[in-house]
Amino acid sequence: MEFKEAKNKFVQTWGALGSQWGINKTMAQIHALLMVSSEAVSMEDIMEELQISRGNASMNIRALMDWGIVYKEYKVGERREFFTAEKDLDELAVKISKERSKREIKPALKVLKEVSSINANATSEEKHFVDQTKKLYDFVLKADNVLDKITEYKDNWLAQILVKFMK
Amino acid sequence: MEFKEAKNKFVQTWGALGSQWGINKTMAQIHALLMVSSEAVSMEDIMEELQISRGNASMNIRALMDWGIVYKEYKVGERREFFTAEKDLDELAVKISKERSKREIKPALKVLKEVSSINANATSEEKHFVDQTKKLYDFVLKADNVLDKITEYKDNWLAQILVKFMK
DNA sequence: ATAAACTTTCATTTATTTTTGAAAGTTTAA
DNA sequence: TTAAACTTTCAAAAATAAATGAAAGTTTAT
Repeated sequence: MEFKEAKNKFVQTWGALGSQWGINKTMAQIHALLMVSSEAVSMEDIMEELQISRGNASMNIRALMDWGIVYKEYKVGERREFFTAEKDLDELAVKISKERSKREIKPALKVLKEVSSINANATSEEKHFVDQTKKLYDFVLKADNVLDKITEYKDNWLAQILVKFMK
Repeated sequence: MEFKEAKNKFVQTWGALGSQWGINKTMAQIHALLMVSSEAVSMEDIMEELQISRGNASMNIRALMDWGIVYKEYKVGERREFFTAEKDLDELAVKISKERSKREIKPALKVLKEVSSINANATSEEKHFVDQTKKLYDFVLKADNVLDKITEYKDNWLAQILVKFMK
């Protein structure tokens, strides 16, 4: 397989993955393209490489910047804007996770808290509902913090040594 | 808020969450409904509660069973089938994570390995591509195993005590 | 064997999401 | 200030995904 083919395959695959994870295909493809480009890329080039319209490119680049995983760059003597992606993968994971937490998990937690606080006066049906949604609340809350925990743990060399030692 | 309203709100919220995470809305709603039902529920009742067609119900229940998070149940003297959801949340998380890994992560890893193995003969552009996709491969591979690691860690009381102690 | 009770399938319809592209907006150089 | 070079917006179109429902399939009781 030669370079161009490999690059294309990577972009397509990353795009498909993105669309299964709630990020739209083009957005993920642009991100993929930028991640493997050593140089910053212009909008024109993105349109050309992905065969997409100006509007589509513009909107999805904007979205990526809102997520904080793509940056604008200026070149001297160039009027156009260029774009680069966050290439540090730990940083990328943290940003994506924070953003999804904010947009999706936090609102869901709010609802879970609400519905688990109803007055379960009588039936076992209602008791079960309250019980189960409370458990869900705790679980989602914990899961939501998992990435922070992992980051902490990664920086904690003593914990790492101890856990390795025990295995 | 009274029970019926709370239940409905929960089902809607869980459904929306599902659709942001690559699971379709109805599938997530059925799962939500079953999770908070103390009794097994018939297809007829699912159709009624969610206001969906027979075909839709059938196909999504089937999908949930394929994921291993919904089970069929039979009642004596009843010809109809009833359904229940996996209610243990750790178990649920493990099953979902395994299934998504199998369906999405593993194929992506395969491609990442492929494209990072091209002969980067010359340009710095090609070198950067190979370098970045290799990093991605390692990263995704590690991330893919995170849940297993957490499960291990949860069962390891000594690790837990030690890490708590250090904080 | 038959028919009632139930479930599954899948071509078609409906709903949702994404993309387009032309017009409006912005910035910069002269 | 003007106009060229560029970016953003958004209504409409296209593409994609999900839902319907009637027909086909299956199971069970008699």
